[in-house]
Amino acid sequence: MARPTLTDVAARAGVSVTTVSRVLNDRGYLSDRVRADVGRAIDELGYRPNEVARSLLGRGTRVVGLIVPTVADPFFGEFAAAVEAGLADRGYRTLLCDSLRSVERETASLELLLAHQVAGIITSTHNDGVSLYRTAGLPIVALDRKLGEGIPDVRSDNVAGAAAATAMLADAGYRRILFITPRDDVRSARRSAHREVLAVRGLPEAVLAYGFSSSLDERRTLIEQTLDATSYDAAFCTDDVSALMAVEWARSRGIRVPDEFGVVGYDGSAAVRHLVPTLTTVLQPVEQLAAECVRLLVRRIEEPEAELPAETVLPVLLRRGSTVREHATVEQQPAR
Amino acid sequence: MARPTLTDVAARAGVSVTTVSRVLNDRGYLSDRVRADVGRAIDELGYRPNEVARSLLGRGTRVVGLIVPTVADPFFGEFAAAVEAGLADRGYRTLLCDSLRSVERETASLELLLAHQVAGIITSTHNDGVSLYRTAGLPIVALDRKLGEGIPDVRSDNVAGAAAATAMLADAGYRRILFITPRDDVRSARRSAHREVLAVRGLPEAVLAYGFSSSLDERRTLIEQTLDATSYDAAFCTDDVSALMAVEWARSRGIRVPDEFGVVGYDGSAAVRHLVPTLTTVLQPVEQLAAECVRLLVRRIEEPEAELPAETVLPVLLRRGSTVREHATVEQQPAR
DNA sequence: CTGAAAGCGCTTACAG
DNA sequence: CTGAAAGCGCTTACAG
Repeated sequence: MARPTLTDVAARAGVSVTTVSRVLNDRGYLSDRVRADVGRAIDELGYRPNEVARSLLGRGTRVVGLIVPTVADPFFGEFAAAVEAGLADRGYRTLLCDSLRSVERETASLELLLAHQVAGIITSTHNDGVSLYRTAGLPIVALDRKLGEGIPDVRSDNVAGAAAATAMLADAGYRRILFITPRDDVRSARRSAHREVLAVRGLPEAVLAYGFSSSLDERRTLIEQTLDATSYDAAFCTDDVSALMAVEWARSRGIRVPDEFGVVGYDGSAAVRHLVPTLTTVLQPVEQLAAECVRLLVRRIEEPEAELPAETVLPVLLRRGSTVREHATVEQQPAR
Repeated sequence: MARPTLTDVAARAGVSVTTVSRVLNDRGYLSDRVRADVGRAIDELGYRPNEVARSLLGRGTRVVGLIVPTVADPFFGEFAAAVEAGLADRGYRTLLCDSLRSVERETASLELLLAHQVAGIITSTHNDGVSLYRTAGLPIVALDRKLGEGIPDVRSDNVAGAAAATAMLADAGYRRILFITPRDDVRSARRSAHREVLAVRGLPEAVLAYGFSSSLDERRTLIEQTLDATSYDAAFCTDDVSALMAVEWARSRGIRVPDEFGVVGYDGSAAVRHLVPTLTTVLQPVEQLAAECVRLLVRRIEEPEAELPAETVLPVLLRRGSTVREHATVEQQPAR
């Protein structure tokens, strides 16, 4: 038996579809009797309004598109969970798109979201050059990315976070720090801040950038190929997964962390905080980032003319674990 | 400027909307000239078909609802990522619902999915008593849950996994094993299999079940309150996060793992495998589980009459790390 | 207080 | 090979 429609309910209740619609939306004057009759018919039929039909009537859909590299990553998984919860609280559904695989796929995802008439989009794109964002013509909020005019950028303080991490390593006496990042962009805020602190301290720069589309296995391999204790005595990684791979690399070779090798990560997702509380890392306020993305997007959807901040920068927290030593050693550990 | 519609394209190309629709769907006979004219009009206008309107026409929507406790959990994050990718490959979008918070919320999510006319649902519900699943009247596939007649259950081999884990602990000489699980169900397959192996070995049963809706912090607290080295010498946890909390508990108290305390986890998500390769755990084939859920659901959507297996059980793998010792010690370690 | 009619953006028989 | 008309399930002025 096909799902009952408004017409079925109207027939059963002995009223017009207009009346049923009014009961559903509680608008206009209704006699109690009609209200009761319609309510009963709805219950008996197990009727559920068709949101698809509803959204065809100008009011737009209450669905928001969420684009993340992949919810399999702890940080983005937690971000996605918080976004979904925030949107649900405001009556919006979340259409999920993982963009990890490529620019083409991200563009295709975007096309699909637009075709599905989403009310807005929250994106943490990692593919540059998706120009569609600028011409899509609907509310968009970006996580940590400048997508263009009129697209608010919500992020945490990358400059402060990276600078603090690098300074902490330098203060502890590490001298040859490898900067490990999935992001292949020389001018990223974290990389620039890191470089600046290195310059001030007179330390050399070394970078391993393996690209966002690389798999975890590829990343691990690259880290193992690049790291060696004669060239480096520390790693600053722009994500915790890489940082833990660096820790693992050291352990597997009998290199003591933090005495001989220091590691700082980035993100500080709840999973990592609970799974590996020993990691020293820069905590991003993922819940607040998500909440702010949701708040701004919903605001723009519901008040299209509202003035939104072009940038929102939330503070980070440097969380001390045990993968960086506390004080500079008087003498460098001998290279192994 | 509002988004262009079929009518706009038709006007611009100087043909009827019927013709534009036919070009879009490539059906029926079309002269090359008309085809070209319409194509040009579409490009010039930046026209994109409205999927919402399309799906109103009987053909149904190409959207699938995905219900997981939370994508913030590594296992479900990876499951969700794999489901999203599989569905995308087959032309379906993923509407994400986290159900963690409560039965009410899960029921509400389901209602919403139905209202949005999803073509089907993949659910890994953890709330019992959501009866709506049985009466929803649309294709549903469940991950590791028997929801009712006609709802395929895709899972990995819980009995083999739990039995192997418990046997491994017993073989290594651990005698007082605490079973730690978020799931509050005495008759779960893992718990039953665990109990059975204990019985055969003549070992006592002890369980800490903290409920799915507990937060990570609450779980950690419960673990710390319950575990003590005089009562237990091992923990078998039905998820890796709990297992790592147990490892952390031991470390923080100076109890040596695995010599004095053994730990086995469950899930073996890529994140955990990479972040904490030392953990001994039961690997669920998360990618295959997701692929199978997608395959069955799409099959049922596209061939409603197809006969689907009521149960699909995929094999698990016991992965040896270093949180369980290799052989039974001749003498038990003294309790601390 | 309630209903008939038009219309949202599309597709699908049915004519021509 | 192309178009006019009906209709998907709903809402919204407009009458009455």
